[in-house]
Amino acid sequence: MTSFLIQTDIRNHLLRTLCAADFDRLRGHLVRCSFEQGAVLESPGESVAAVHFPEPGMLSLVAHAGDGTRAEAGIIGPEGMTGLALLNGVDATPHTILVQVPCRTLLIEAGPFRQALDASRTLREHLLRYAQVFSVQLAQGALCNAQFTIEQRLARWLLMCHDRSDREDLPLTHELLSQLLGVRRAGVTTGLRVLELSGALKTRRGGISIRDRAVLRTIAGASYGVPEAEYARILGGP
Amino acid sequence: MTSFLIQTDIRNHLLRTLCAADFDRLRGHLVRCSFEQGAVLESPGESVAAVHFPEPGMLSLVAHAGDGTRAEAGIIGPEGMTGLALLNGVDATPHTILVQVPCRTLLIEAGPFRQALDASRTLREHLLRYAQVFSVQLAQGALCNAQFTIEQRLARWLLMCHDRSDREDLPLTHELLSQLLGVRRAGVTTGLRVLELSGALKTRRGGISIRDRAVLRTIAGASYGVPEAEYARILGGP
DNA sequence: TTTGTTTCGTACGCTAACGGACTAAAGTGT
DNA sequence: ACACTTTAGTCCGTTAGCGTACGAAACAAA
Repeated sequence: MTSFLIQTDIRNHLLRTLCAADFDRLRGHLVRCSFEQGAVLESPGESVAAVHFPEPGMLSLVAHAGDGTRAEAGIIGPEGMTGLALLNGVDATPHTILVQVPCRTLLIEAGPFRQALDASRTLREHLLRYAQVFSVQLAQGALCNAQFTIEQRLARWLLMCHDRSDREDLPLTHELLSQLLGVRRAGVTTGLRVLELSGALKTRRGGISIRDRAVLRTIAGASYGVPEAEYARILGGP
Repeated sequence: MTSFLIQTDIRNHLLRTLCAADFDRLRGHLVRCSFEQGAVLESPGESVAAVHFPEPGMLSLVAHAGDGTRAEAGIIGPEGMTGLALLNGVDATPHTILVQVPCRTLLIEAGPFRQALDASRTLREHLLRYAQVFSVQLAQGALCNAQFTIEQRLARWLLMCHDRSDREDLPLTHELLSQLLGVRRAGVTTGLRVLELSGALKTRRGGISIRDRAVLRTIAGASYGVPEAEYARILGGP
């Protein structure tokens, strides 16, 4: 199955901003995939079979606590990649990565990925810079969970999700959001009602449409923005 | 100022488990430092001047939110190092790193550190494995802040602190703990009273002595253990 | 000893969020 | 059209944790 990927057509920012030589190194191994909501890309303890570079859409990194307790710790979209463990020379993680907003990805299997990393220092450096930004996102998420209200965290989450999806209508149930934020389903319902009354969004059954990012940012307050600024600083872009 | 560091005398686990060749690469640049509680090793936006490998004691990585909001996101001790941003090819972070339990560290300046990284693939791989474990710790912290009570989070924090210090008596005020956990000072006081009544620890003015780790682990429940297990799996050692 | 400062215990009223549950829609399948 | 399932809105009593504040220790300095 030969693919004729053209770098500038790719909608993943990490891949698009690779230098041509590094992209050529990966090109032959990249396979386009498509995932529905709920698809699982990595599971705790299972070795990471492949790395995904998402195009518009959104993935969650979910942390688990030994008992069933779980919550989202990080968000990945077209600005990033999965499989950072491989980049760090580790074969598995205690996390789950799952698809929240359906998306296509460009997949490369672990073997060729490692080979490409070995072969190119600039590739390593490029991807490690993203790993750094992602760790800032994780730290910021810890801060938000400790200090911000459900409403603020909802606003933050929706902004981050909207940043990564190209749809206006995000297919998200209250139940799903409650699991990600680690709060009650009813808490999401009432939180969303406030956001809707403020004009930030419209809710449908099973879906949310962002209407006014400015209002969302006001509500999110300082919970939003730090990792985004760091991404812009380190990995550039518009 | 010549130093005669002997690898097996060093009480930082990352340095002690380096292969001899990599240690030799660093040896000439390592400088022993000593820090009091409250010392600041990194500040937001300032470029990271040096990397520290702590010996027994404890450092906090503190995340900031643009308004003054702040909370601890990660803990670093003799199992790890500061300056992971440098490892990832980035010169500064939006975080603060500060000393919570006085400790000595082995410092290496950014320049020589980068040179050593360039020169040795095994050194890079060794330190990157720690970066991976640290990101697991960040994710787990986010989960805990979302889902566990002050009491459980206190127990978790004290266990992690005790893991890294060799003292029985930790010099910690309630005020300090409240800032790190992002809760009220009075909340820490009442939480600690419960832990003390359960026999897990003794409190003094300005200090806490761990007395029964088993009790602490029971109280901490599933909030403690995931990053620790991952560290053991990836970086070995008892 | 006296004075001032830090740290800690505690208390009161309040709010955010919880657990649980029930109902009402909106959609699905037959 | 029908029953069935999923999703969402709402309500009630309860709890964890908040903001604030005041007083009592423990300690430090004069």
